[in-house]
Amino acid sequence: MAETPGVVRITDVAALAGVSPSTVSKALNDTGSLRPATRARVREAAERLGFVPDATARSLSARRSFTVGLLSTDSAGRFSLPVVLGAENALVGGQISALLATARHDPVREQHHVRSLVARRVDGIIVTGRTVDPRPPIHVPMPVVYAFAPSQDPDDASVVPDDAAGMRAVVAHLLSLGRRRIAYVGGRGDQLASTVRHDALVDALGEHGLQRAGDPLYGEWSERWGRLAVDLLLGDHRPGDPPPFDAVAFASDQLARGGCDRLRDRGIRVPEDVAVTGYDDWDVMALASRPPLTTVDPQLERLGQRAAELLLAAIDGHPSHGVETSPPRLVVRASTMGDG
Amino acid sequence: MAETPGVVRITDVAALAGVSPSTVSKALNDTGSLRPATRARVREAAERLGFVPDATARSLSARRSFTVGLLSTDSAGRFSLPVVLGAENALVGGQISALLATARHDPVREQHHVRSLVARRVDGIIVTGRTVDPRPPIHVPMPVVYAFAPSQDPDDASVVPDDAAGMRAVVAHLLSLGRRRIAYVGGRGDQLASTVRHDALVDALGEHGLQRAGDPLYGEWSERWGRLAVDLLLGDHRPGDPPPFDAVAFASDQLARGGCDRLRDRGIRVPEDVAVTGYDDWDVMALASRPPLTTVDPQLERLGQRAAELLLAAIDGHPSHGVETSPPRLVVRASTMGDG
DNA sequence: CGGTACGAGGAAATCGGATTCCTAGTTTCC
DNA sequence: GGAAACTAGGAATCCGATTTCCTCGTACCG
Repeated sequence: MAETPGVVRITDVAALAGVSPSTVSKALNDTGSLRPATRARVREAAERLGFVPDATARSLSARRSFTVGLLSTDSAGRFSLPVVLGAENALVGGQISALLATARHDPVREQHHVRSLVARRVDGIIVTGRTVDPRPPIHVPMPVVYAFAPSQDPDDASVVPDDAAGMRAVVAHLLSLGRRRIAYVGGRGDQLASTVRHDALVDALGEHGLQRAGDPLYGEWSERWGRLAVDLLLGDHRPGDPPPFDAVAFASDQLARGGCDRLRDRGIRVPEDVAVTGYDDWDVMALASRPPLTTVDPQLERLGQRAAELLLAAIDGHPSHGVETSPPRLVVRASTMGDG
Repeated sequence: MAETPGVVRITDVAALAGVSPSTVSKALNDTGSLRPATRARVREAAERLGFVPDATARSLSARRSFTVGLLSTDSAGRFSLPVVLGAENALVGGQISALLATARHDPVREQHHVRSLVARRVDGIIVTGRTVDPRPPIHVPMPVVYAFAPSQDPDDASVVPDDAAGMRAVVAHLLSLGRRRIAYVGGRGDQLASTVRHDALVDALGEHGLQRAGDPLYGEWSERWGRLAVDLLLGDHRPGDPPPFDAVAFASDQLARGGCDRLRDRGIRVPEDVAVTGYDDWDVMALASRPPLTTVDPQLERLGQRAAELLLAAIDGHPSHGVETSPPRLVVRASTMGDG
């Protein structure tokens, strides 16, 4: 089909099949009442000409575009990317295309994108962000689902990772290994990703009559801070002495990787002396760490898929409201289980 | 504007302004001949009603959708993602939206997406891939630009990173530091990213009458292989002895980071004894490495932008052909320059 | 055998703007 | 003062597919 003189229209198919355009439409969409022979003839003609119905025309008369917007606050980074991919994946199944719109933290850009999506009459919008901290809602005349970063309006539909469950799983795992003195190292203290995980850890320990070892530490989300935090936790610990904790739960794989490195530097064995856990299951960190990290996979693609499902349901007239959590998955590796 | 009873149409604006729909169209698009007062009245009416012209209707009559497809062979991973973002960014300037389509290495999915994009009458398509290895072209009745992964058809328009230039810059930098015995560690030997960089290194050395130190090594794109490769390069080197090379050019930041770690393990100082360079400028690797890596930033966002520019030109009737290279940028850090 | 019912397929309206064409004023100029 | 020129704005057409409404023809039934 190298020679495409112009694009094939329904009238071309109609002419070739010797029927009217309306008959072609009915034949290809399995509507109306037509003789099987006619349907077949039209189908063959469409096939021969490589007819692909014009979606813009279809959208116009259907009053919907079979398109949804994926509005990402940031530049589709490490967290929103999997969410976007999961969503896109789920949408394809529903014969729906995804319009990508990245705001790059610029409210003006975001507003511009929102207007553009509205103008394109998208059937719905999925909004994602860089953090799990609630964000201002957008106001548009179509369904919206917030993924990862929930809406500040509790009546909006949001899907967020269940960080509390993830950290509880970590604690349960560590306790099952006999660890009792568990320390915590977070990232930025002003972000829920740090505080929610901390609070869940404290709660889970409390249920077993235990307390967190040492003070919670907050810093930046970097390996450097992970190393530094280990120094702070160890204080004036000397090689050979038993450390004042037998496990450290880090709030990210980056922190945990840095932490592992520093523990090793200080002559402390992981996991024999101290078990280490990360969070995010970011392969380049969790697998490259020495030892590889036991961590929590937030299953963000699945979260994105779920958001898409909720959106499709809303488009279909079944809107949901409130915040739904998406379950994480504990991934056990050598940093807690010897050479497991 | 909480109450949006239905969407506002051009006739609603016309009614409010007391004019005909065609006049509204002319007023808002600055066409036709209207009195300034009329234009203003229409504008105000449109503003008041929050009128946003239906892009699907506009597309239908304009015979173009003001939309381009971003077709990604893989799941928009580490390499295609920046390309996609750069492209999306450049498109926004042209009032064009981006339809995201990820094929996930599945030819069936890819075909499905291509059909969908054609049906939606996208004005053009940008195709990206996971590697710089040439890929089969797609056949569609609209302009296509291949970004990162070029088309196998040399007549198609492609934009690829100039890896040879990147590696030449690395060599020039190392030579300027007085290094003369430069070794090379690649990733997978069956990928151009490994071989092109190697050949460029050998050529650049040759221009100065130098040869590569040791044999080129190929393996997987991992930190582990970076460490292993260093062991292979060192052979039976003993601590204290001068190593058989004074610099190692790695084909990726991951390899380089692993290499740095192993060099340090073996008691070799970076950069004093051996200078190390990476490739990609992947922040979580290049900055977290000890020491931080001198590396090459392929400027993939810029590459994506360039691809978008070429596509917009092609849509505008000025198609380009052949492979265009996008320049990289050398980023100097401590792994070659002391504590610079 | 005539009338009703149903099946097949075509004609026409519709979706919402853009654009072309046309008409009614107004102005200009002879 | 009347014709030509121009202007502002409205009416009609178009984009391409869907869908509703009709019509025509055949089969069935009393």
